[in-house]
Amino acid sequence: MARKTGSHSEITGPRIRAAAERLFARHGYAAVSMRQIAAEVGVQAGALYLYTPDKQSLLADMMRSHLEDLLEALAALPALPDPVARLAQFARFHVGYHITRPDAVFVAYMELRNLEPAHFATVEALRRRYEDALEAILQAGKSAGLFSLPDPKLATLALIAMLTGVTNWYREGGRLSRSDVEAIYADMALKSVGAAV
Amino acid sequence: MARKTGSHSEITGPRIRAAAERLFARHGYAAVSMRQIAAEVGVQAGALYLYTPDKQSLLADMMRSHLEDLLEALAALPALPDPVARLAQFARFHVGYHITRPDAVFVAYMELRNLEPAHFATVEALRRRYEDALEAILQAGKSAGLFSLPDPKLATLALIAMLTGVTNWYREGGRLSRSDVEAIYADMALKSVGAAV
DNA sequence: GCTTGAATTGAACCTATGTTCAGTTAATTG
DNA sequence: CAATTAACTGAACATAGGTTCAATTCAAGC
Repeated sequence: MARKTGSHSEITGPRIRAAAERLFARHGYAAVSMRQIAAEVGVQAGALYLYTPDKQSLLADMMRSHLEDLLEALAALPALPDPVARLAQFARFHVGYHITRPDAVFVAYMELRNLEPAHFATVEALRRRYEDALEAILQAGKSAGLFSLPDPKLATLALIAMLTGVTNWYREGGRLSRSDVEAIYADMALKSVGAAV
Repeated sequence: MARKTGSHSEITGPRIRAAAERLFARHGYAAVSMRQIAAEVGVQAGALYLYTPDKQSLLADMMRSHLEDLLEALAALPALPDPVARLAQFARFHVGYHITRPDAVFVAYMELRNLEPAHFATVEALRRRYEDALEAILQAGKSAGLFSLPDPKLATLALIAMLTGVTNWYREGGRLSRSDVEAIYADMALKSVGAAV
């Protein structure tokens, strides 16, 4: 056997990325073999190398594109003047987005240590841009006297950790709806920085 | 060469566990080889098997003993009647403890997916007990009308995620002292559940 | 329908892995 | 000091890993 009936790079490529994302999220990058990914797609391991130069790039590209998508989606939100409203918007956005792409988020969060230095720098810079967006909101609210927080940098990290934690337990069709979860997290986020709710 | 001068199981054993903890925390369980651990200790790989039946047990024992220590330390805290004070105490304790043992905490948090089912069940049960302690505080505060939170279970997970996040950035000798950090996190925790501060 | 190029196989290569074990040396005991 | 036990080596085994590549089959365009 060689080329398969119906085979097409526009089909196989995305399927490889999807399989890798799911497997990396479940078992971790280092614990997943190229042969496992290939098997999930229904292909031999060698075929993966038509779509990625190596395993490391598969991970790095996945993380980079996820963060780029995240930043793009964040930038697409309507601009709000009030820091309180902006924080509520950010919290809901963050939780909502993370709920819809749990695997990508999980990988981007857990696999930083498996990136080679060059890839790490790229991904870390994107992550920093995202965190800076939140920090800017907190800083604005603090300057306007709307938030009470001793350290905006620490509060940024604390909030992101809290909001990202949703991926640890949320499952579609559970006790709480997505909208419920977004609202509760946003409420906690606002209160945690002393915003009147 | 065979037995080394000055060799002793009471020395080598702990050194192996410490090296494994550090390496697992840095690179992840699956990415660390027995030979790397052995090299860190200054011993051949085969020697590790005098101290652990296999690699998996090394991980499982490390996680279990860490969680047992954590629960023991939690139980040793002075009992407080007021839910608000208890929450503040819990938050400070959690942050403080996590700061002092970042590697153990990191492994216990990140490597759950690399545990075999039997070990997973044990570790998960311990983790559940810890979470339940926090949930009990939130529930008590809610019942007493001191906290405003729609869902204590969700709030538990959100708070733990927020507080545990400290391990992602805190380094000894940084801009903020350990006590500062504990205070800020405790403050955010209290406010996030609507406790008067 | 034939040719060209795209998609994939399958086997191989080399390295690394977890684990075992007979043999060797240091510490300890009597 | 002899004998025993505890600690460790070094080499080996079997398997699995990432990656490469010649050979093969399918799809597309003329």
